[in-house]
Amino acid sequence: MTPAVLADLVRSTASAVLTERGLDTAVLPERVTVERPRHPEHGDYATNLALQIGKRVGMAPRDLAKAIADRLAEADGVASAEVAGPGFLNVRLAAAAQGELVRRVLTAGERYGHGDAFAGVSINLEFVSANPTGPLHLGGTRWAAVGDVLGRVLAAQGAKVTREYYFNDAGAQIDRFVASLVAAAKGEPTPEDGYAGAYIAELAAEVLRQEPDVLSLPDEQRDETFRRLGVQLMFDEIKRSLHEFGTDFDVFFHEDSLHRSGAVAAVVDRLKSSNLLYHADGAWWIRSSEFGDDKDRVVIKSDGAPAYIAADIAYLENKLSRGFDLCIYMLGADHHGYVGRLKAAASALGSDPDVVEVMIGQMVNLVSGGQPVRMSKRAGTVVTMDDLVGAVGVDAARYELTRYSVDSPIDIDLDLLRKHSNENPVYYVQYAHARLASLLRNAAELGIELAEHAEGVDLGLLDHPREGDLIRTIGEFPTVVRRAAELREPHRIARYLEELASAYHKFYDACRVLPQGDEPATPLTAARLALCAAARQVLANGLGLLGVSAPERM
RNA sequence: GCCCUUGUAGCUCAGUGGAUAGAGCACUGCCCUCCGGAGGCAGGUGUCGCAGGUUCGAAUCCUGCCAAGGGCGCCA
Repeated sequence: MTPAVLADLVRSTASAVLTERGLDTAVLPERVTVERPRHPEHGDYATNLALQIGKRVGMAPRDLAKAIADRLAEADGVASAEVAGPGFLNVRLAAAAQGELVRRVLTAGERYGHGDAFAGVSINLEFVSANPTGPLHLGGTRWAAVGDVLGRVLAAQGAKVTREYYFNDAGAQIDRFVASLVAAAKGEPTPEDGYAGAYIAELAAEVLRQEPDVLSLPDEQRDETFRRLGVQLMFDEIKRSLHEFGTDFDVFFHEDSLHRSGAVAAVVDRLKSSNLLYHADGAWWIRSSEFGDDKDRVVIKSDGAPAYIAADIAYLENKLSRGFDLCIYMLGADHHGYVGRLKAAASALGSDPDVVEVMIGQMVNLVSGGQPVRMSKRAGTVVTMDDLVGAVGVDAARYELTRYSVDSPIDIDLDLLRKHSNENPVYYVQYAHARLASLLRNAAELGIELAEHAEGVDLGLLDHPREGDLIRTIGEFPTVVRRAAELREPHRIARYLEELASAYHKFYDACRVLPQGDEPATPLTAARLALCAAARQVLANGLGLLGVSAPERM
């Protein structure tokens, strides 16, 4: 029996009790919450339903709980149901009913944990979107990991997810990038406000290699060549890093294309007649202050040039025209001021501001010896995605960056990570998987075959407390995935996997699976082997959602 | 000044109305002649930043205060 099935059973039982007494069943929540109590004495599962609705139907919570418990205890698969404390209802499942979950996992396979909470919902998920003026640094790396996992989680819940990266390849920062390349190619010092990393010199050299005569071109053509090739090379570099990091996008959208196509000018012209844009001081403003922004923002500057936000509006219009139900933006905390602007843009475009959802994540800081180190391109203290991956590998990097809430700032000490990379909890989880894989290999060598979907296996034999804990932990996975999607909190996956790995290690320590010496395989062997196969499947599914490998050996 | 986020064990962090607040790291001591010891067991650490409020019940919700980080450009 799954927690969801039990929840439905509790609900229908409560409904029958209320009806019997002529009480209103409308007070029942749509989804009854059934949770795993902290203490084993409180049963396998507990619900506070009677506490929630007792007063509203005029019954003492304990009396109501008692009435539900008495009836629930008679139900198939329920071993006992009792009232505790102020009105909690503690339930124990029959081992056979609980063990069925193992079969369910084995039958569902890779799809165990998938759900339909977002079935039919089309979501645009924009993340990273770092300027193409340099390699991805640690901040962008965090969003690459978190965004990718969120995308996988939403997709697992049935959403149609389009992962998108917005290249800001227009505007002043690109001009500075180009000027920096030109200076480097000419062997001149980096201009004021330019970019100074070693990668600039390398890019400049590559441009010179491809276009040896570029420096003798007229300035405008020369700059255009550096712009075209330099930006392209940087794009390729960023895409390569992301791909090696296990993060791929469906769409790389170029800001430049919005200007070239006239989309920016067109949408601004159209909006000038709406009441969300107004003319003042020679410029056009958007009333973003009505959507939580500090003040209104300039869309068209008094010199007639579009401000940055103008392209944002055109970009959102483009997204909306592609029919997304929801547009999620993942931004760093230093961009939280965007929230109001983007919502204002959605409203100006005639959409519900709620189609725009902005996730704000805290920063990634570099520390060394406990002291914060400011990343500076000029000082050469920028740590890139490639640096991090080079130090600890993709699995550890992704895991480290996704096991924390995005609301929590992350401090990264590269030296410490290198030195203590084995302390990363990812190894704890991966080890559990490798250990299971090894066990299943050993079983096969002993000639013990697990029947497909554990057919004919008596799963009711799994009545050891550690077995029960492991089964119930496995049973939580679908809820965890759903919650991670609904709350946009991918870190729940990693935290859950640590719990699952722990439950497995504890089970392994207490319960011998394979026969020893010349002992024959027993029905219990088969049942435990099935449980192991299910645990391995869930670990693999969870690691898959994180984009982290599930090793057979390590 | 205004806005956003955060404040939980020595450290890093989980825990968005439930029962005695958890995990990893760090410290101490145990546990395999046989399934992977990258594991398990045991030991103790808390004014959940502070003060009020809401209710059967608050780390969780509301208000105020304190502290930290970030943001408040006709830059992008």
